[in-house]
Amino acid sequence: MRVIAREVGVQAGALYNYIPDKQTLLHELMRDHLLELHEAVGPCLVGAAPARLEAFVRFHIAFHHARPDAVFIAYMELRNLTPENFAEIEGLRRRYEQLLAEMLHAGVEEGAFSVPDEKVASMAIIAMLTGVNTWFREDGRLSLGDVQNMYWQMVARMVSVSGTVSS
Amino acid sequence: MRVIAREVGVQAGALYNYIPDKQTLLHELMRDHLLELHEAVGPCLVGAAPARLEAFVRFHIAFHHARPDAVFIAYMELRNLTPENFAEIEGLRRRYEQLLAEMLHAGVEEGAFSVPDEKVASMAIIAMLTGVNTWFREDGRLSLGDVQNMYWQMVARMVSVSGTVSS
DNA sequence: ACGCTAACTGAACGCGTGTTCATATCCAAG
DNA sequence: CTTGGATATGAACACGCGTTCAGTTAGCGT
Repeated sequence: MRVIAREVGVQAGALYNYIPDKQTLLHELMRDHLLELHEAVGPCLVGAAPARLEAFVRFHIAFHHARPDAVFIAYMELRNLTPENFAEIEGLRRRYEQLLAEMLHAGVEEGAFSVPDEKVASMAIIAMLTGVNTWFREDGRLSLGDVQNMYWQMVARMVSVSGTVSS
Repeated sequence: MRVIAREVGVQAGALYNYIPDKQTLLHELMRDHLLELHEAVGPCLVGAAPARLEAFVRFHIAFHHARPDAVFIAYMELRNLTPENFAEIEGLRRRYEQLLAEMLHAGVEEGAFSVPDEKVASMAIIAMLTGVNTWFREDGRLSLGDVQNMYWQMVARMVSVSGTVSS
């Protein structure tokens, strides 16, 4: 709280003219983050399953790379939430995971995808995509575009029907 | 500290007959965890690349599933380490990641694997495997064996030369 | 039985935390 | 010019943390 206050150029007590308490602040930060995520992922949800999946992979990497602080807070402070607040945040995150699971399901029905389990595959993909944030550095060997391409290629192979890799 | 003491059935001060401070305790916990990891992964490093990779996938999932507390601490308390302690832990973790990267490299040279980038692929695979700990529950729909099978299938597809999936 | 050492207690310390509140300051409306 | 409401201050609070230490206890060798 005092760090936030200093960064805003104010004393700690003054923050409480704008937030009831820290719990609410964290909860609203996480909720806003996830609502923005849901809003921004919208355009990725149109078209055939493979195109949707490719858009999703690239989007997820870019979106989370642009918001390292929000991702950090969402990960680190999740356990400090009230049970009710935790439930809401968890629900929003699950809905996001379901978007991917439904995408995989559609791809399987289209005959384009093949996965051992749609839910498990969605968890695996999201974990692997979110993991980019832990190692990718802007000034490294690879550009973000490179990484997006590589991850899309790996995901495509992972879920494609045997032997068909689109690009 | 007081929680640990209570769990051991002792007062907090008594702990300091065994550890100099909390920092050292955390550091030793993490180092022991990673040394055990390196020791246990050994048997996975023999044979042809595909067999090694399969063993590695199954091993990583099982090993981390059996040690949720150690995994949690290694993740959560990493930032509270002294720079020197952090460097040592980070080094051990990087050596583990390199084992996988070298395995992928060998597989590529054998003509069995194809990945966009060995280092990136190793980060992706490890993130996806470690992610199992965040959602898998013993009493859920799937057994750990099921999950191991599914993840091996996904990883195999992800790194296999186009169109060849072993099982 | 005695004494020595190792181990444990219980209280305290300094510090950092989230939060509150009486007081002061500013600025626009009457 | 006065006044009232919004906003900021700075000091204090209660609490939890890691850590220390003088004093107590327990157990073993002689």
